[in-house]
Amino acid sequence: MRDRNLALLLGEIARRGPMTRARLAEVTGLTKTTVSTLVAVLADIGLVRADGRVHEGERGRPGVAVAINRDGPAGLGLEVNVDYLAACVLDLGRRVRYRDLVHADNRSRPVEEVLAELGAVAERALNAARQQGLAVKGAMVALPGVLDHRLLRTAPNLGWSDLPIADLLDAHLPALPRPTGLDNEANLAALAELWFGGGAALGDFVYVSGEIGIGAGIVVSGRLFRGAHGSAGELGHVPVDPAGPACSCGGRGCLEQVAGQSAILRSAGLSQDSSPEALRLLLRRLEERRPAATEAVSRAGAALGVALIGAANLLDPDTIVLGGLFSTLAPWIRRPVQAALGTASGRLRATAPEVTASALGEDAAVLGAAGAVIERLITDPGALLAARIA
Amino acid sequence: MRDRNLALLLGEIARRGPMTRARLAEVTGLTKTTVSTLVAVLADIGLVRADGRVHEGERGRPGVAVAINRDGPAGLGLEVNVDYLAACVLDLGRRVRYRDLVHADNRSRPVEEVLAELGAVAERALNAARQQGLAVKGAMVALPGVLDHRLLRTAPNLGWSDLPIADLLDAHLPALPRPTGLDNEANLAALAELWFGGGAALGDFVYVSGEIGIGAGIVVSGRLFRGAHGSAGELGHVPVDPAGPACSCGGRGCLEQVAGQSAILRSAGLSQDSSPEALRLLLRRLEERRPAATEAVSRAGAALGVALIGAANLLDPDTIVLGGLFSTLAPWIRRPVQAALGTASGRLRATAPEVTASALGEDAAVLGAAGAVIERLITDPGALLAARIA
DNA sequence: TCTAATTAGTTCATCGACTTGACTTAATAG
DNA sequence: CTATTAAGTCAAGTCGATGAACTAATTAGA
Repeated sequence: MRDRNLALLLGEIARRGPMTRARLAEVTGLTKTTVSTLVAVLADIGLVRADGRVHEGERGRPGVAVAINRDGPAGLGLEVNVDYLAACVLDLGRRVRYRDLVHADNRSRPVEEVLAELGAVAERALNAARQQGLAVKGAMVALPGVLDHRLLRTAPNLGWSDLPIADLLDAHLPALPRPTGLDNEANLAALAELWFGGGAALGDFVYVSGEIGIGAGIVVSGRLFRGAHGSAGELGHVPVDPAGPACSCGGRGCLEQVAGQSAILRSAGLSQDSSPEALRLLLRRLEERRPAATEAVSRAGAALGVALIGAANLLDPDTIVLGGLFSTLAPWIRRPVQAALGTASGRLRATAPEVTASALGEDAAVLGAAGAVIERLITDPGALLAARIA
Repeated sequence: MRDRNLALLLGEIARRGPMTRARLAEVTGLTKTTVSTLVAVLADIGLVRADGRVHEGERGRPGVAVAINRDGPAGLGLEVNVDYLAACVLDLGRRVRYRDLVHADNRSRPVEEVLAELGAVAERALNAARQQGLAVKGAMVALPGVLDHRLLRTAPNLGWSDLPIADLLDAHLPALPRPTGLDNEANLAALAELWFGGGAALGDFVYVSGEIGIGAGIVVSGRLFRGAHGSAGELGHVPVDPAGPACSCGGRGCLEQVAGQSAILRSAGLSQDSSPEALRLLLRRLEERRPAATEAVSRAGAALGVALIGAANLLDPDTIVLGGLFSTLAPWIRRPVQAALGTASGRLRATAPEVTASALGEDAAVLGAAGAVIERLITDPGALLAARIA
């Protein structure tokens, strides 16, 4: 009961910004008395600060604004990706307080080495947080692969598979603040979109993560849809052409084979491997309006559209957010995707889902990871309270 | 608080069957005292009965079993489908206490006439319930179409579209017990599968409803996944062949065009329209192992498999349940579906989702509808309590 | 400048709901 | 017939939210 009301209050403060106790009481339906005592508790744990006179020009006694404490608990996000490692520290107000991105070709390195370097990255982030007076209360690691609880089923683009990744993290990064979590890169990028991108205006949405593979994060009522084993959103292996070539997943004509980064490059007559240089070349050609390039991207967009028609019919989202590579390609790929979606949902629903491009950069996932830690703190302040007492 | 504990207790009793108060206390973590008082409340509303001595052969004072009251509150389910109307009354123990199915070709009739007849069907069901001493505490109507809140967006196989269906129901069936709900036939059939079919062993599952159209109900942690506008699970319009013919939905190569009832009949060289006779003929031919028939069904199964690979990748369910027409065709269609799913998810997850056939009959949806009313009573006994006081 | 009005926040008695621990009840074992 | 065991109730206590009255700080207006 107390925990629920603490979460309720903190949620409102986080969502609507600083507020007086009186307004909080109005908004939450609790009495002024209850709000006062609970705010005292939240302030005691360090989650909120009740200072800063605020008087909105009205008459009557001025209220004291209760605001999220930006100098207390914080969250650490980490990301292992194909060609970089990243870290990020967010304060409770979801402001970026530290950010780091280290380029590294992780495809060619053994897991232990990558995790050792991740440990160094994390160490630096934690030091930076400490110097700013932040108390990191949890960590979340983003990985470009399919996770099943504490197991990394497969991360094709890293060449990793069937690793007890949670245990490996515990072993190589013992200093990580608890609780420590793990999630798919697309899932966390989707959450980043919710908190740092389009926000609540997106409604329920599917975030399409076009990195070297293609994944998706599905957000329903502000929370991730993970599926029974945590591997929902594998958009890259939705079949878009049953007559297509066999895929390494065992299927045939998977989206990834037609609209994945290397497929686009190949189809545009560029390099086979998906190096950053080849990508830059593709973008140059697109800007020069070279037909081979634009047509390759259109074809990919059409295929992505087909997969998304399936997703839209199954999931009925409000919005589709193009992320990663696809957000870079948005000027050329958005139209074919939207066209495919638009025609295909005429009779079924009032309007086709809107297609937008993410404005977040390549390391969206690491933002989402840190954001997820913050989200947990905000939705479950009781945990922090219990930890403090124990 | 009280409401939550009432729901907790009732849920345990419903799930595990009759129990003594002492065992309930153990199971829920509440104290014996609390359990006693709450059970008294539940008994007072008529949700449970505390009689029936039960002594499990142990020594000590024998306990009194607290059981769901099968002669109190009940739920009414109604269904409008293409060629029948159905009603069903369930008691709190989810036993069928009344069941009715009236054949009627609703395609050829105006909405008002259909609803008038549904009213008569409902009237009979309510009378039957009253005679058995049941108090019907709510109703749910299953419809073969896409619903958006109180609106029927489209029911292609009835030829209905854009109807304010909730208001029409209120107008034509004013005597329906409140609260009254509406849902898609596939969604409710999926719930029926959860409560009367495979049950909790299915885990998260996708129920494929093969009627004249193809729909799906998605069940996640025991609850329906409805999407942002209530039209999730439109499996029939997932594209399975981008090169295929245009569909009335505006898309191309939708599953329904390849694996819908009339598509199968056509592909088997049988009648164009999907009459029950044509269907019987198909079944005969299948039993006779006629290649035209078995191949037609195999093709449909392969297409269904493709759509389900997409669904499995996006939703990550434990199980796929073939329902409606597909459960009838299960002996011939299950293998191709499973084959498609099996090969396509090799690297992505530990195991492909299991494919089972529903054992429920054609009117699964009406069971699910009545079951949904019961579910609401069990998960929210507080509402009943509040109603009784008011 | 002073008072009334207005709004913010606190104090305190109370109430509702669960818990604790002792007690009663009803069975079996020996 | 008594000891033991388990089910269930009772009375007192605790925790957390509530409501009414009160104090505090400001503006509007006389």
